[in-house]
Amino acid sequence: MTVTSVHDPSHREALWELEDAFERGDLISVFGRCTVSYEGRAASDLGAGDRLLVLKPDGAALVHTDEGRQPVNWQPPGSEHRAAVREGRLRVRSTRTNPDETLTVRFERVHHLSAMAVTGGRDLTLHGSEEDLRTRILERPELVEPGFEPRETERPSSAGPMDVFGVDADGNPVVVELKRRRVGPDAVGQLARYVRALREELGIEERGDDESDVDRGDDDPVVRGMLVAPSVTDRAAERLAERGFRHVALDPTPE
Amino acid sequence: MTVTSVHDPSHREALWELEDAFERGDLISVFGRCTVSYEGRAASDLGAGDRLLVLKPDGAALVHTDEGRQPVNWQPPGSEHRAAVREGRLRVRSTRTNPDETLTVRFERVHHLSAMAVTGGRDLTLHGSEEDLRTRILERPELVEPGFEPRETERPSSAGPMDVFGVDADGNPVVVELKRRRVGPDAVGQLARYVRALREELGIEERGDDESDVDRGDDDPVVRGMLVAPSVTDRAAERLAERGFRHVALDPTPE
DNA sequence: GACTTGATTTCGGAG
DNA sequence: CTCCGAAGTCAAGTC
Repeated sequence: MTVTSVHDPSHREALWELEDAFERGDLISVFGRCTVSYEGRAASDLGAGDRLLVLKPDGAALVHTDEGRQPVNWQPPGSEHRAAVREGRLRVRSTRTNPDETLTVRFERVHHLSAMAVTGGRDLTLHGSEEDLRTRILERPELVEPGFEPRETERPSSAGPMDVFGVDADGNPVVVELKRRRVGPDAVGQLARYVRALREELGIEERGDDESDVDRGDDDPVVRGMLVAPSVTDRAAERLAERGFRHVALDPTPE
Repeated sequence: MTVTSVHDPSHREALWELEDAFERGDLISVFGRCTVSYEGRAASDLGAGDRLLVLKPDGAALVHTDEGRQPVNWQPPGSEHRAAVREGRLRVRSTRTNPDETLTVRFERVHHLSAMAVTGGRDLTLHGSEEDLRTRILERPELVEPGFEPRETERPSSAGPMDVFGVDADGNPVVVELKRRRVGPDAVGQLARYVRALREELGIEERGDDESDVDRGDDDPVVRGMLVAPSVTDRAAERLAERGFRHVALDPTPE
């Protein structure tokens, strides 16, 4: 049998089942009325209520209420689960170090406990990430701009690795920042850092697309910044304009 | 009875229990062997394996494996759950709009299903947030700097609201950016935007703490930037130095 | 280990 | 609704 479950167990019974499940490395689900306290990077307390406690064999612990995608309290993987009966309640405690953190769940009543041995099938294939966007423009650089030629991905710089580095039709260096979804002002700042770093590295000047070439020789290269994303917020557009950067509307996957 | 549970149900039985639980607004836990597919902001597929499906009455759906704090697949709150038996499998589907997203879980076998009516106790009290850090420096401004005087929190600017605005002992305007934990370069960029916005607003010059006052009258105000955080990364420290900003080491809660 | 950045981030608040 | 920034963010890759 791969699944065990107990309905309305005594604390003592629940404790036995928990310890067996810990031993077997089961994925555990506990329904019950409990209080929750956490102390570590921050500290929190949660009064009595009905909740779902999920305990994973990798040390993760999740306390879920009836609302929200996020657990109301949790402990990250790598923690150690222990259970005991204290002061008439079933106490489940998950602790980890670095940083030191403790999550304590005290059940005044356990409504239901079930545990399952879990095997295989953890490999998720995801499409539509920033990685996919990069693949797309590397395969079809003209989507960024006619004549654009990618030269390097994850090109190192003093400001960190830039998503895509390349040159435009005139041979000017181009820094491309990729975002899989609509972007705010922070992405422009990030792009600006890369452009600035590259400009300093090459010892040449930054230039906006709209800047005149009057005072500049045709063979004088400039560093351009391009933000490739489905769309940008108004404030991001402002900051793009300030810097003279260009936005290219592109989705990670077409349609 | 607030909890129902069925062990090794037929798909038909599981379907009845699910529909009843949806009706009651229960918090639901399903153990079983399933495949999962998602399509919406991105797209993903997950092969057969034993997993835990959590369904919440607010529309949230979570698929958990035996590893990780994050669900391997999910649907945010606001979705609608539906169940059916199709092609010999129990199909649970959660859909939402704006954006259009669908999560489909197909069980070839349901090991266990339990559901609980959840009541009350959703108010979490958390300590050690950025809010707490702000409270702390408002109560004891000298922790930021002797003579520092907070004037406004969430002060609006063209770059958005700044955490704390005040003046130093010399009457210079000070922009304070708060972070509850160790910060990277992005926080310095954020602070720089606020300082720049305020400088433009006031029509005066920015100045670093280390800059000489030789060429400047004593009554000439400058806008200073302060980053209050437990610590900063090396690259963040560099960017602070470039801008002439100061770092103040401070935790959201002492000890 | 620390550091940096992406994420189907989620979440809350303000406009 | 959109926009913006925090989060006990988490998680992955690099150094």
